[in-house]
Amino acid sequence: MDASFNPAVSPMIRKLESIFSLDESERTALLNLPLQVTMLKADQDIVREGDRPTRSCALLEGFACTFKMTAEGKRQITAFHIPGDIPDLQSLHLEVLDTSLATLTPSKVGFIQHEALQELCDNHSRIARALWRETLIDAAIFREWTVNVGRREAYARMAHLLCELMVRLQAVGLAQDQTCEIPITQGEFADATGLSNVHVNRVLQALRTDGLIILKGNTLQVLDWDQLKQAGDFDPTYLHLERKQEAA
Amino acid sequence: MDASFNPAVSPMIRKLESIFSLDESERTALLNLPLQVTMLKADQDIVREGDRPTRSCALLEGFACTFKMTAEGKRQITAFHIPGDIPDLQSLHLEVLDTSLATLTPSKVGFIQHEALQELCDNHSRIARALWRETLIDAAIFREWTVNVGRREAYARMAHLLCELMVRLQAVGLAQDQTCEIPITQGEFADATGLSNVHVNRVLQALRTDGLIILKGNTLQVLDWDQLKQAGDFDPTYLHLERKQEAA
DNA sequence: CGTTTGGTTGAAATGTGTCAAACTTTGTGG
DNA sequence: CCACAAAGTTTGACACATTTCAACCAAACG
Repeated sequence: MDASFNPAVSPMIRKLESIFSLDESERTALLNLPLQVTMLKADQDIVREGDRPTRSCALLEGFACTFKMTAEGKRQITAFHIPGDIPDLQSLHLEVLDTSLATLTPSKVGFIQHEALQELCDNHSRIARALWRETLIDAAIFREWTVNVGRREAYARMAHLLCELMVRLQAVGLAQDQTCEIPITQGEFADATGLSNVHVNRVLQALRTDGLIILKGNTLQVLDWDQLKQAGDFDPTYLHLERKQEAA
Repeated sequence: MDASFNPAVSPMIRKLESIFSLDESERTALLNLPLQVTMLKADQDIVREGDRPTRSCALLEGFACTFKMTAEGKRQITAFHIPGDIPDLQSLHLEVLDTSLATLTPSKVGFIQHEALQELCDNHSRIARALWRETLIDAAIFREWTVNVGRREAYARMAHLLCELMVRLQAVGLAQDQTCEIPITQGEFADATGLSNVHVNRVLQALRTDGLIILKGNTLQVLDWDQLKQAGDFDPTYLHLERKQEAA
C-alpha cells in the first residue's frame, strides 16, 4: 500500500465492484482520489434541494436518504443509501439539486470535488463508464420504487423494500446469514413507501406473524427468503449486480 | 447540408439542445449517426424486460412509454416518451433491460447500435456528457414520479403529470399557446399515476370543471397555468432544461 | 354501419389514513 | 446507575380517498 492511498474510499470501491469489474490500475486511481472526510450526526442534511454543489458525497459509513417535500408538507423518500453509495453523483452533470440528501444515522462521508471526478473520468474511460453505470442503476431503482408505490399494496410494498435492502447490503458485505442491520424507523419506511407510519407498523406485524421476518430494533432477519421475495414480487434484476447474489 | 447527413435525427438533436448546448461539430457528429429508421404501429413493444439489446432507440415521431408489470398483472408506466427522447439509452451500460418499452401511437423510431454510440462518446467527450446528462434527467423524472405517486392525492397527481408533459413538449417545440397534442388514454394515465381509470376520469372532470384545462380527444389546452401548476405542486427544476421555459 | 375502443356514471366495497392515547425502548445528564 | 425525557412503536375506533363492478354512452374505425 502506498502511503498516499486513502483507505477511506474502500467502501466506495467495494460498491463499484459489486456492479462493475475494476482492474488494479483503476482501483489505484480510485484510492488516490482526494477525499474530504467528515463525520455527521444523525438526521443532518448533507445537501438541500436547490443547492448547486461543486462536489459529490460518498457515504462511507452509516445510512442516508434522498427525499423531497411536497407543498402539503409530506415527505417522500426516493432512495435509501448504504455505505459505498455516492448519493448525489448526479450533481456532477446537473447543476441544481432537485432533491435533498440527509443522514439517517451518524455517518462518515467523503466529499469529492467535481473537478477531481471529472479528471478521473477523463483519464480512465472505464471508470467513467462505471460511474455512469452507477447512476443508471440508481435510475433503475427509482423506476422500481415507482412501480412499488404505484401498483403494489402495502404488504407487498414493504416486503419488496426489505428484499431490496437485504440484497443491496449483501452486495457490499453488510449482511450475512439472512441478517442485517437496518437503522430505519417505521416513519422513514412510511415516507419511502408512501404509506402512513401506522400502516407500516401493521404491515410489519403481519410480515412477522406470517413468519417471513424478524425485525427487532435495527436488526432484520429474513426467516423465509422465498416467501418474502414472492410476497414482495421481488426480482433483483433491476439492481444489475455484477455477480448475482441470491440471498440464500 | 452534406448528403450523408441523416435529417431523421433532428428531433433527437432538438431534445439534446433543450438540455445541453451543442456546437456545430457536435451537431454534425450527431447528424452522421447511422440510424436504422422504422415505422411502428400503436401499442407495439419496442423492447421487453429481460432483453439484452445491442442498440438503443431514438423516438423520432409519436409517443411511447416505459412500463413494468407486477405479479398481479397490474401495469405501472414509469415514463412517457415524446419525440426526441432516447427511451432506452440506459441499455448502453446496463446489459439486461429491467423494463419494457412500447409505442402508444404509430411512431417513427431510429435504432442506433451501441457501438456507434460508444464511438461517438469516445470521440466527443461533450456528447458523452450530454448523453449522461440525459440519463440523469430521466432519473430525476423517475424520482419526481415516485413523489407524485407516493405523496400527492389524485387531483394533484394528475395536474402534476399534465404540467410535466406540457413543459416537456414545449421544450421540443411541440406545444404552443398553452396547447398540445397528448395522445394518451385515461387508462394509460391511470397506469402512470397509480390510479384506476375510473378515478382518472373523475379527476380530469374536476380539472375541467375547475377551469384549469380543456382536454378533448388528444388535445390539451391549459386555461390557467398558474393554478394548474399550483394544484399539481409543480416545479420544473427537476426537468433541468437549458433555458427555462415558463409555459406562459 | 356495426364493432371496437375509450369515456362516463352510480353504488357499494375496501385499503389505508387520521387521530389520539398508551406503551416501550433508547439515550442522557445528574 | 438511576431517572427522566425523547423518540419510536403499538393499539383501537373512525373517516375517507380510491377501487371495484357493472352498465351505458360516445367516438373512432375499418
